[in-house]
Amino acid sequence: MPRTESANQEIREQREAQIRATAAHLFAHNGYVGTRIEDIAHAVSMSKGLLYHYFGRKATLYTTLVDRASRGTVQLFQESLTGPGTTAERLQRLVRQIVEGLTEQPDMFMVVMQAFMSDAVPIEAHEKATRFARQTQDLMSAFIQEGQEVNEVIAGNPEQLALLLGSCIQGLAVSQAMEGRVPPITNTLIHLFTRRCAG
Amino acid sequence: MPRTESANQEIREQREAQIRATAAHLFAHNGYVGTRIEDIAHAVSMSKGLLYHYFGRKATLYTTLVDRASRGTVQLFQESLTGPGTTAERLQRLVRQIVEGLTEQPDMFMVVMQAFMSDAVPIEAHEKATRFARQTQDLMSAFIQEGQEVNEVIAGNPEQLALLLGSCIQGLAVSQAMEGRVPPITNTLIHLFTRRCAG
Amino acid sequence: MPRTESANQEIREQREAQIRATAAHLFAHNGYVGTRIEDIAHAVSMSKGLLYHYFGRKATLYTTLVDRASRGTVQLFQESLTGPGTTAERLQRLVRQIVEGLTEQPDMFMVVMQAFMSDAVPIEAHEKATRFARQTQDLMSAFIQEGQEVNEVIAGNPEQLALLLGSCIQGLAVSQAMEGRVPPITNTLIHLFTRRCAG
Amino acid sequence: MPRTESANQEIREQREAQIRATAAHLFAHNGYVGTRIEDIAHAVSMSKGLLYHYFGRKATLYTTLVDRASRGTVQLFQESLTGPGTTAERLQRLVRQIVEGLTEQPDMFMVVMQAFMSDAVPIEAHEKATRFARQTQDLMSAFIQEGQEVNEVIAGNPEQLALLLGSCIQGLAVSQAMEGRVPPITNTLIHLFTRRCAG
DNA sequence: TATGAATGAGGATTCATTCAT
DNA sequence: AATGAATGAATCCTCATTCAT
Repeated sequence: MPRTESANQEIREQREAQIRATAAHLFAHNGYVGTRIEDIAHAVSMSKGLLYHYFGRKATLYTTLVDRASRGTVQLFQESLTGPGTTAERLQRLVRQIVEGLTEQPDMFMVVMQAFMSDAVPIEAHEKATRFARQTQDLMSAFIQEGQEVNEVIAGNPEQLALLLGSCIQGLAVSQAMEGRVPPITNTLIHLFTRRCAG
Repeated sequence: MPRTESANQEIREQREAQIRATAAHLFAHNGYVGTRIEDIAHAVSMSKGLLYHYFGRKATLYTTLVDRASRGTVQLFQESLTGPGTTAERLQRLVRQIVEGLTEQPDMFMVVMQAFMSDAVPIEAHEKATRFARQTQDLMSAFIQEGQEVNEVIAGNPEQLALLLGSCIQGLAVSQAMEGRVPPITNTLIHLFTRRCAG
Repeated sequence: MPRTESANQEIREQREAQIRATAAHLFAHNGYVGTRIEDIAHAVSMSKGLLYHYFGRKATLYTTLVDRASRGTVQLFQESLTGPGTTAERLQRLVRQIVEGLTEQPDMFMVVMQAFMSDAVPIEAHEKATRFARQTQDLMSAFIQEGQEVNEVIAGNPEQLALLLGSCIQGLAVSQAMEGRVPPITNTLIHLFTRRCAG
Repeated sequence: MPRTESANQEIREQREAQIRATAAHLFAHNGYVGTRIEDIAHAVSMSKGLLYHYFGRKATLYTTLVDRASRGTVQLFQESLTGPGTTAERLQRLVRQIVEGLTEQPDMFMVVMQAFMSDAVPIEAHEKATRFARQTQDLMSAFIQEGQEVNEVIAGNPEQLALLLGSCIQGLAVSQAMEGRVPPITNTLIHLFTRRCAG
């Protein structure tokens, strides 16, 4: 008796998820060009042929990762923007959620960063990452401005502050990915951008 | 009649400098594996063969860049630590110098970052970059602690603050390298880590 | 559906044998450095890539050949030493077997000789060949001494006689490999080292 | 005051001799393809450019060596053939002279051997070596036959005996070149081919 | 769905040879 | 005569991708 349609579907999804996770890890550590299809196949205990069955090409696999990571983070932003609470509360929640996500899946962050920073990746991935960077930078900037208006965020050019905050987050992702741990730094990070003196 | 010793010496030095600058740029944008020797040779308008005449192998060229950039930055740290002025003044000066350097040579920064973050680089380069990261992190941490003791730097775990400050600097390097410009952000950056309220 | 395990195994073994034979021939005639992987690939009608699939590197392929040839000949020696018959009979049998083998596979002999004589071969191959040369020289020497003790072999320093006998054999291998034929010389050769006068 | 014409000439000849000796050594040990012009230049403490001044191309240098070595040996043969003494005496003298030469300049012998055995050498060198091999084989063969006629040389097919004797000589050259020494084997060697029993 | 044999274009490296000085 | 900078063709080796089974 053949497996049911849905059982097959489920297996397939599990496999894909496994491939994505493994590929993200390898890409994160070795870069796009430095990661071989064979490495990925070996890491998921599967033949090259089968891997190709799931992801037609290396570029597709990579771009998919960038896409998913980007979407996930952007969604966090959007939820924070429209969610409940004061501006400061929502900004804090956002930062917390990002740091949390980054702690659990640093590889995905690394891949996006890398796709942004490198020209030696599939062009589509690079463009996606660039759009993502701009988008989050803008959203963060708006967020900060809003926070400044209610006196909850430190003074300064919002775009510049957003750049710095974004840099801090990326730095944490690198720490997590490279050294396997990030200190429980979120409070310090938030504190850094929070208005501390009565004004 | 052969060229004089010094004439050859001069040719060598010019060529090497030219190669280093160009290679740094390409490595910064395409990564170690993604940069082809042929690209570098073409960019400096010389044959592959000649490039190999100067740097026996791709790995050597790359590692040399990491080494030079690391040394340069470490030296800035050391000068700042032992230089004149209050802690805050010296820390500020350090940050300014780094940002200045990074504005002028973002590629070198990128290469070190990349060598730190990637496993797909010559192992020697990776190790150098890792040592560099630890070293600057420690120096910065000590610096911050010193600043805190004289109430000139924001409160918080010095190591964590150093990590964040370092991340900000890296973020600026990325901005400069990728978008070709960094906003005049140094003051904001310094402000972020400076104690702002009487207390 | 993938090929069965054994089908793959069979393909592998056939291919490997095919590669070894062809490679031996080319190496024998052009030397290690003078033989291009592409030549071998072309001669066995397969792509370079596939050749590398089977033998990771040129050096491995070469060293494998040296190893096999050495082992084969050493085994002949050992069988002769422990086999039945008088000393003279066994020595004669050994020489006959070697010459026979050399007539059928002169290339293998040439490769070992070459690996012994040249420094421009993989070091492992050179060392194997050197060990082989010493080993067979010693075995032959002992054999000759034994033959002298029962008055069946010509008088003289056994080591020197072994060297000369070995040289003759090598000379035959060269003849066979270069000119494609060796005269039916075995009897003459044996006669040369056999005691001919009543003593 | 410029050097005199003849002084220049002398320097030139010395240099050339030095180059030949060094090149012979390197070619003998590393083969034609495995020896780099730069290696030779370095070994004679001279720039590549200057080396090219003396020998226009690698092939020329190599072929010159083969040529000189061949001629030298052929000359020995001819002198022996026409010299004084009985056949046995002249044959012995020839063998002694060859072994003597081979002891002093094993590299030259190796180069000729190699040029004969390998197809990966300049075609001219290969052809010269092949002609040389044939020529000496024939001369030796005739010599042996002559010796047999006066009952001074062992019985057997002269060509085959010549092949064996030649092989022995080559084997000695290899010993000398590879291990730096040949045992004082000449008597044994001569004894091998000499008629020993009254009859 | 699953495997790994097979291909070939691409990239690192070497080296004979030339040439300006 | 002397040097070593400069070139580029040749060669090793890798790896994404395809395909027969």
